[in-house]
Amino acid sequence: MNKKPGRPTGETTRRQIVDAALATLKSEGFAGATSRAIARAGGFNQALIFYHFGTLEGLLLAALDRTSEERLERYRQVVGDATSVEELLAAVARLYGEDREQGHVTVVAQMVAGSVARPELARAMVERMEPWIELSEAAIEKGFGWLGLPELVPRRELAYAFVTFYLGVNLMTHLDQDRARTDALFERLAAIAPLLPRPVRQ
Amino acid sequence: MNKKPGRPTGETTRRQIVDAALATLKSEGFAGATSRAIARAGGFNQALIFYHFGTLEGLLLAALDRTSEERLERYRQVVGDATSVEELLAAVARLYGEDREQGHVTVVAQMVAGSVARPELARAMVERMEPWIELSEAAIEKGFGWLGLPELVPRRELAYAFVTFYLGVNLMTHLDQDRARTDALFERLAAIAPLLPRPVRQ
Amino acid sequence: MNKKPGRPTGETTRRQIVDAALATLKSEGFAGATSRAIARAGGFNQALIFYHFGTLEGLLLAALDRTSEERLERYRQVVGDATSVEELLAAVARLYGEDREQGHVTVVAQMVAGSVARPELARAMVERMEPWIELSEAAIEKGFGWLGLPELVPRRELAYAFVTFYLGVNLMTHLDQDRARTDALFERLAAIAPLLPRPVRQ
Amino acid sequence: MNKKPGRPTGETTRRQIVDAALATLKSEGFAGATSRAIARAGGFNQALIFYHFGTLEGLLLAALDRTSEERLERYRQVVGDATSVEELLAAVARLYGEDREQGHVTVVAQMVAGSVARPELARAMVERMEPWIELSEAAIEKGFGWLGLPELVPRRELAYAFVTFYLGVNLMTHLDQDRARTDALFERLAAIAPLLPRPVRQ
DNA sequence: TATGAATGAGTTTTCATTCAT
DNA sequence: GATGAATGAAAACTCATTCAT
Repeated sequence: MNKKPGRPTGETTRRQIVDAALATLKSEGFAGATSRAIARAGGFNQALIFYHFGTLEGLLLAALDRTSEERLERYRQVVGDATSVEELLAAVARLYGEDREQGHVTVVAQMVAGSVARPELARAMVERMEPWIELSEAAIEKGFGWLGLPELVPRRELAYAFVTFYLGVNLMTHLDQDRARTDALFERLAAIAPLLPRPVRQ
Repeated sequence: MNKKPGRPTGETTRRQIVDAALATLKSEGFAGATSRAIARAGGFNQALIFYHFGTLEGLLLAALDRTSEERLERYRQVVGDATSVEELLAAVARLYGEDREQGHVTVVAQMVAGSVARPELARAMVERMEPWIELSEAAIEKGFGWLGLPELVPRRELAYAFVTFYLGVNLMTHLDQDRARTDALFERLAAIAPLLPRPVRQ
Repeated sequence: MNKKPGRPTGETTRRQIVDAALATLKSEGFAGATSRAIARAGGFNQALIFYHFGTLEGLLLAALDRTSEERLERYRQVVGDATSVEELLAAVARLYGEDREQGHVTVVAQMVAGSVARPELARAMVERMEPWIELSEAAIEKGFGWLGLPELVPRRELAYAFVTFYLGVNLMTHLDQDRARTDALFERLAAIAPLLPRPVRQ
Repeated sequence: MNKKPGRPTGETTRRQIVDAALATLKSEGFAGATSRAIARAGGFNQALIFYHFGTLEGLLLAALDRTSEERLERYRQVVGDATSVEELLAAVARLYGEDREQGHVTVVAQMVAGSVARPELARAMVERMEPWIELSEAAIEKGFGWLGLPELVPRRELAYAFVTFYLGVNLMTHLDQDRARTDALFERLAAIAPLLPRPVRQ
């Protein structure tokens, strides 16, 4: 399973460090994810972070990558498997629930918040959004096909809008104590499906 | 109209400090808006910030309030004056352009980003969103009235979604170097208007 | 009643300031008795302190003087009125209880603590101890006379020792949570009296 | 005898920091023993204090502990070795002279003064007094045994009184410029010994 | 590969005091 | 007499990062 067997050991250590970074990001937020805090959480030496990842930002991005890749894989499967708009929207709502429970939403929100003032991080973050935009585009294409709708708005643009909205929801989830309001947003997504216009089949 | 004669002097200073805070928030971001940086920007003593606003957060919120109230006033007028969906959407797109040019978008994005790790700030921020949600609701009500659409989704919920989206756009604007993509989002808003279904008048 | 009618008004203000200083010294301690805290407690402007007392230390000493003079007067009366060793010691124990209840002990302890690192304050404090040493000396003279004891130790020295001990008790009262231990010290004073050797009268 | 081989390096640094803290406490007093002043005195980086001791208070207590443990050891030996009241009192007077010369008295006085306004420090200080109270009790027991005196006052209480008095002397030593007066207090202790009543031996 | 130690620059906030009005 | 505003200096503490071993 170790794809790159060439790498010496230390792969285990790297994993531990990434684990600790994720845990700290979830519990303390971006501002609290200091090298010291992460090292404490993982029970290793601060300096290890810099030895393995060069920079604190480097580690944080690696951590985001891990959680992000896992989630992306899941979303891809679901989008691929869906056979109707209802199914697709219900699945996405379900997946978002998972994102939240697993803390993925927190990690994304915190990283986004931390990136706003750090141009380099920001660039790295946007790169990482690209596959999500593409996935959204694919989903939209599928959905529009089922519904037989004309492309009033470029699909790429719609996909970008969707990711932007996802980002807004993420942030809101962390600002607003009233969880019910943000919860409602994705739940509504599923509820809307049956109301959509259908192609007339003869 | 707004001068409170009770507070003779000091009010000028307060304004200067708020100005400096806004400028710093725009140029250095939340993380860079330290008391020292703001004092340097405004050419006054660091301690003045605490004398007048008690806390750095206090000042930052006061700064947000100033820019926010100005903008809210503008939006209210425009929503109030609009007489058709086309007009309304076009106006909103225009206003967002103003938000961007004046740096209001930056201030909001930076404050939101900074709030994610600070529960107290977060609470204050959410409170400040309330009037925007209400304004959105009013606008939606107007628009739906014109279009003669049934209320498939509770208007309050839709309003919340819209503010959430606005927030996402704000953040994106600061992450994505490719300004064209975020610009497109609001421009599309105006372009969509003519495509909307109309009530059939006989 | 205004002994020095020559002084303009402002005497009232001075009194208020001293009151506030005493209250703050009692509730916040020396370190907490900042000009701001005192002004807040008394509901007046910080600058008034400097206008009337020149220096924060100046005010604090004035405050100590007020409480100290009141107490000294009380002690003098009691020592003067006592007609036996039992009476004298019992009275002193009682007075110390008053000192504690009224917060005089706190004021003294806090001022002493604050003086240790401030040579000027220290000098002023020692000057203010002089009348207490003299009073102790007078009391000792009376007591030794009643008991008919020879002067094994110079009375002045004994008086100084007694004031030193009083100071130690004051400090201890503020360090040790276990109030019972410091309470016992003065109570024991009264209990000892009957055990003292008496002159043989023929 | 004292080297703990478990902590190889860093122990040296810790010692240097404690040395600098003691020196600063002696020369500048508690209020002047700021992290900056201590670092300057020791020629090391301010941050080292926090790296090794977590807190400035932590360092100050460690410094007190060092000087205190040394002195306690000395006092214990002397009390243990004494074979008569004269010897004991003379020895104690001598030890106090050492305390003064070595600056131990200063350190104690400054720490006590600084503790009065800091409840946590105060608690820590009182804990550290306990062994001294116990030592006093042991000495009193020995002395009363030699003199054949009945226990008119509980020995524990007397011991507490003695430590309280020691504390008063410490403070006085730092307030009163007239060193002769405080010096006299302990010297008198030795002078008194021969005057004490003796058990009648037949 | 790993670590304990070290550091320079930085943070927010508080303080006594002054000054113009 | 009184006050709001202003200030320079200083406080404790934290951070990302480096380095010798």
